[in-house]
Amino acid sequence: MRRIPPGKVATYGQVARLAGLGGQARMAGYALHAAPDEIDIPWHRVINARGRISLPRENGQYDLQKTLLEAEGIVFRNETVDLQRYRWRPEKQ
DNA sequence: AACTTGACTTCCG
DNA sequence: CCGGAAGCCAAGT
Repeated sequence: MRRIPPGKVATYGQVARLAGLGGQARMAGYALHAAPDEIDIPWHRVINARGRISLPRENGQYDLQKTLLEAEGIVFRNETVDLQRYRWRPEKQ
């Protein structure tokens, strides 16, 4: 996840594949949920396959991630990110 | 040891 | 494009 550049996003499934988890997307999410908040990785650049944030709107969790992404220049259209445009392509890095 | 849960994904209507 | 069902697997009950 640390390789995801600012202004780009990756899906849980994508991260899971790169981690050798064979596309077990839930494990990527589970890892982040279990990890401490002060973790040294850009967790906010990971979203779901539909281009939306997978956190509950309650307790400001959702808004925090959305704000962090917008601060990097990512634009939300109707609570959704345009993956065609913002998805990170590891190969081209 | 069986059952439930979940920062998910894909397929179908 | 959206919601529901099925598939997935580690952790917690």
